Amino acid sequence: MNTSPPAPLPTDHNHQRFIHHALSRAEAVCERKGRRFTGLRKQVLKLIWANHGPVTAYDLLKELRQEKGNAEPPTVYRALDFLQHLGLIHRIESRNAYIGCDHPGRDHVCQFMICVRCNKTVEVTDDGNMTSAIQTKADELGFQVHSQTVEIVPAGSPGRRPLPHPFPPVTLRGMRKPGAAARAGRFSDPCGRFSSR
Amino acid sequence: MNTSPPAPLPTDHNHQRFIHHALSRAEAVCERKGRRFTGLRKQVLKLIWANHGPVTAYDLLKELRQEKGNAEPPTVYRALDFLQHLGLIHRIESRNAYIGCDHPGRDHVCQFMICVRCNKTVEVTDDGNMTSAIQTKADELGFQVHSQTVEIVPAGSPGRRPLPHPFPPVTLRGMRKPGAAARAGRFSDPCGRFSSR
DNA sequence: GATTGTTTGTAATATTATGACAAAATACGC
DNA sequence: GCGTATTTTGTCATAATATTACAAACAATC
Repeated sequence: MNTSPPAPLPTDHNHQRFIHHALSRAEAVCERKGRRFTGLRKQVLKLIWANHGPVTAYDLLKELRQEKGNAEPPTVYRALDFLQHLGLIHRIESRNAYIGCDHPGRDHVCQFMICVRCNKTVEVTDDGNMTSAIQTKADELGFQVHSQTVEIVPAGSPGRRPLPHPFPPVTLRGMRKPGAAARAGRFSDPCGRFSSR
Repeated sequence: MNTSPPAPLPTDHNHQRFIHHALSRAEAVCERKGRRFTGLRKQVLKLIWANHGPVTAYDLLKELRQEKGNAEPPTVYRALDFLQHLGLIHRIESRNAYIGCDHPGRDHVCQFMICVRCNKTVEVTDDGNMTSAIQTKADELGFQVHSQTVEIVPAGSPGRRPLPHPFPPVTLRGMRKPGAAARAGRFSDPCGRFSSR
């Protein structure tokens, strides 16, 4: 999920600040919930934020090994579980990858837009429409919603695995639709804007 | 994902009819798209429908081996890819499992309600609200939506992996919220209604 | 019926995730 | 502080899921 070179240095100048911020928020959440924010957990969360996009457990494992020499899968998975249960990270199901949560603390539905070209993923801040539509639907069916996940992939998606010949080739153009916001210049190209990866 | 015993016989009496129907629809879709609905592909689709709920690739592999002696993972995965690309099945990301599509043919967003207790999964027929809410959101962001997936898990979900002690234990009660429809008796318990698993 | 493209078979391997149990660290009551 | 219980981490083994690569079989087309 991340690039091969050791650690793609943040092009973003105040990325460090972001990481730091995420860590203190995490600390507060743990405090409030009476859970321990141990060195390991902090380290893993930091690694997650240090990557610009979603990282896989084994990416983290590799990085953890670089930092502390030893580490086995359960170590990573346990930390991930912990962080996920506290709402500090999300798992992107369709990518088997993990990403820091933009606004942990309060319960929330998570919704992602995932770029097929560069894998960059943004957590969408919902204005309530998506959430409530889903909630309404669940209500109708007599379900109490515990967790929702919405993963949206822009056009041109090859799906999980591109099929060879006769299926239409992945079209890289057409990824962005010039919607109102885009036309107004409020959003730049998803790929462009999230750097090369 | 399915039960260990060879093949949980459908409690549903006209299940055979369902399967048959799914197969002819598939045939038609292939016809229309100019793809070959080969014996293998048909066999895999049949196996998917023969199971009452989502099945994993390796469940299918086992069953395929029982039927034809030989089979290796790529065989199954290729068939799954094919069927998925044609919209005949869906992959339930959060479960690594596959399920027949209730209404293939036309492009559609897929949305699932997944019971944590029995894993039974229903594809929700959207009335348009969910879909359009998501679409609107994507428009705002300048994305053209190619595929959406919404996976909703009723309350009491342990998440992917229950954490041991200090996290609140999975509560099996409270899975259903007595919403309007449920109160009106229009829906029975998700677990009860979908048989034992 | 030769050529071409597509599908399937098969072995090897990669990736993602879990189980089980011992050792270490921490919290807690005294 | 000291002993005990609880929680967290380390470690080894293995399970579950998915892909690559290449050869053989098959089907479509000329």
